Parts: sequence; structure tokens; C-alpha cells
Amino acid sequence: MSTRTSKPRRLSRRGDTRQILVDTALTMLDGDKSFDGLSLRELTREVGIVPTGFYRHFPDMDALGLALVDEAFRSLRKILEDVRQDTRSADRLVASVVKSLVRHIRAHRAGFAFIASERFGGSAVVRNAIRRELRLVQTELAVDLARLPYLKEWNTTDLHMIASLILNAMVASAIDILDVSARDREGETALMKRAEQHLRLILLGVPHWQSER
Amino acid sequence: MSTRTSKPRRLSRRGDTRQILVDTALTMLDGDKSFDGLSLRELTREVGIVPTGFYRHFPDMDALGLALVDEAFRSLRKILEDVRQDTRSADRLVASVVKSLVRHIRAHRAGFAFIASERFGGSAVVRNAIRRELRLVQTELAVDLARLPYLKEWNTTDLHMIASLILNAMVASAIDILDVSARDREGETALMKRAEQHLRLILLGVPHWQSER
DNA sequence: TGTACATCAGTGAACGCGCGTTCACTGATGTAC
DNA sequence: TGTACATCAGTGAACGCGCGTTCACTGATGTAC
Repeated sequence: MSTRTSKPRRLSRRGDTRQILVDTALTMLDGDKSFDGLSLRELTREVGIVPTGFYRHFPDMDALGLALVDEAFRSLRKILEDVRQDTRSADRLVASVVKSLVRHIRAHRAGFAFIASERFGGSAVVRNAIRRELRLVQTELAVDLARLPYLKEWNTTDLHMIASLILNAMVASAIDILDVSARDREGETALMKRAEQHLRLILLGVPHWQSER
Repeated sequence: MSTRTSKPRRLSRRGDTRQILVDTALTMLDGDKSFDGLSLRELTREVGIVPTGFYRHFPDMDALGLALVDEAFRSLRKILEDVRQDTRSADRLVASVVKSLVRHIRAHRAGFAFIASERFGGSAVVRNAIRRELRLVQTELAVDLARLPYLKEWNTTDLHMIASLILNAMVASAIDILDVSARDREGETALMKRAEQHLRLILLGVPHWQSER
């Protein structure tokens, strides 16, 4: 056997430990722990390096927090992309949005849980970073909505209004689903149905909306 | 001067320290701190008693957490009561709901901030207590909605569906307002307007809803 | 009204523990020649 | 291809600190007589 593959690579992982720190932190936060309550020593213990090793990758916990925000939003953005490529009728669009949401939640549980809990969490740095990202997502959604035929007459203010209502409803649904998913597939289906109904009810009002009343 | 009023009551406050602990904790959490990251010693230091004094009032921090949930929901429930006594038309009801919401947020900032941040926070005990209370509030709202003339034909499932959509939208609005309020009165007005628009858009869809499609 | 006593909120010393951060170090990997 | 060297991820001892919790205590308040 060659020394290349047989030797355990205890030292000099050259670049992948940073990602392991991020992934491990997200996993650890997907339970009864908040970022505010996660200690550097706990994290490095879990990863398998000595506490001081942390400083090779991040100057402090705040910097790790920002990396977690980046990681978590990567998957949330994919949902928007999925939906963007779907040019079907409003009615089928609704089912498509919810399906995409659930698929990404299943694949990236920890990331969604992190956004949900740290959006109003104890670390100001993390909290503000999440809000900034959510505002960007809302703007992207408003732009996407403007392309829909039954919304092309709407002005920017109204588009942002409906984008925020939809985003809030979907974030709330996502969190409910997160909570129930995995251990209760039946409950998950019920919540998906409810999320679809929320979207439909919102869209039902759209044709009757009068701007600047 | 009588000894009754002149003497500093350093010892044996007989019953009010518990409430001071609750109020102080809520105030401390209305900033850059999560319940998970609040220490017993910090809290007692702020209140002005020795750390061990805490145990005279609560067996542990979890018990304090539950008391905080109780306190915080007391004011949220008052909003429902306010709105319940308002039997005006749907259109005026919307403005009334939002006004009541903003008034209670101003009066009980810390309580709302606590519910918002600990709803997905690190302490399982607190998190579950908050969710239980929110579910109760949702049910109460569904019952109230059933009394409205244009909703009296709706079945229970649909009423719960719309109740959860409204509650989610209002909680999201409350949190946005919390964040901006006090330091930006103009921003607050804009958010109030948006909250009203959200409610109106939801209600616009209601007459066109077809149950169990 | 006065007195003896139970109650109970608050005290302060003490404990062992996990924390973040410093520092000088080791030794494997990648690169320049 | 071989060698010398810079880079850099991980090490481990050490530090001072704030933490939750224990314990036996003090002394003011409220109550029974």
C-alpha cells in the first residue's frame, strides 16, 4: 500500500477543515442549541481538532456565523431558481413552489433551521446578515413576480408588498414543516397542503387589488 | 418619617422580587442577547440580589423561561380581545387590528421581542411553550373569524387555514415593526401601511375561495 | 396591645468546571531550484 | 529527479474568568397567642 492512501491525514488537511467546521456547526445548531450558546470548544471537539485550531480558519465566532449565513442562503436561493424556470399557469405554479420548498428543506434541514432561529437570535452580526439576505431575496421575488402576466400592471411598491406577504407565508410554512418533517410524514403532507392553500388564497385576491386606495 | 417608608427594604421584599426577575429578564433579552445566552449571575446582578437568591423564586432557568412565556403572551392576548370588541366592517376592522397591534408592541416591546426570538430559540422548554401558546391563539382567532358574516359559511379546516395565514402575516409584521420602532417613526408608519395591505389582500381573496378544491 | 416564634428572602464563602485566547511548538505538504 | 525551504494546519500547556450550584447563615416580616 502506498503512503498516500494508507496514512491517516491527521495534519495539514489543507483547506477542507474550514468547510467541515461550517457543516458541523450547522448540524450542531439543528437541535437544542442556538448560535449564541455554541462554544468554540464544543465545536472543535466535535470536529476533532484542538480548540486553538479554530483560529487557523476564523478570527472569531462572529466570522464563523457569517460563513454559516452564506452557506444557509445558498440553498434558499436555489428554490427561487427552481421556481423561476417554471413558467406554468398560476395554479400549477403554486404546487410547484411548495414542492420545491419541501425538497430543499429535506436536503438542507440545518441551513433552514439556522436561518429561522438566528433571524431573531442573540448575535447581532448574524442577525443583521440574515436580514440583509432576506431583503435581497424579497427583492428578487418582486422582480420575478413582475414577469407574471396577471401582475405586469402592478407598480413596484405593490409588488414588494405582495412579495413580502408571500415570502413571510412561505418562511412560516417552511419552519412549520421543518419542525414536523422526518418524524411525521403525514403531518408534513398536511402542512404542504396548507402552504399551497395560503399561496392560493393570496393569489385569489390579486385580480381584485386596487393600488393606492 | 415612619420606619415603614424611610427604611430601604433590602431584605424580605415578600413576593415582588419574582416579578422583578421576570421583568428584568425580559428587558435584558430585548437586545443582543438570547435566553440561551442569559446567565443566572448576569440576571441577579442586574436585579441587585446575590446569585443564590435566584433559587428562592425559581428552581432553575427553565422555570424562569416558562414564566417569561406567560408574561409575554399576556399582552399578545390583549390584542385579540381589543379586536374582538370591534364589530365594524371588514375594511375598518383591518385598520383597527393594525392599530391595536402597534399600540401593544409599543407598550410591551420586550414581550413581543421575546416571543419572536425564542419561538425558534435554543431552549426546548421555552420554544415548546411558545408554540403551544401560539397554537392556542390561532384557535382563538379561528373562532373569532367564524363570527364574521362573510366567513360564517366556512368550515373549520378552512377557518384554521386563514387564521394561520393571518397570524403568520401579523407576527411577521409585528417583528418588522419591533425592529424599526422607536428610532424611526416614519419607517414604522410605512410598515403599518404594509401590514394593513397584507390583511386587505388576504381578505380580498376570501369571497372567491372554494373549499376543498 | 405585647411577645414569642415560624417563615422565608437575601447573604457570602466555597466548589469544580468549561470557557476564549495567548503562545511557542511540530511536522506534513507544496514549491523553487 | 532530488533537495532545501517556506507555508500553514494542527498541537498542548497555560492563563484568568464567569459560570451554576451547595451550604449554613442572618435577620426582617407576619402571625398566633
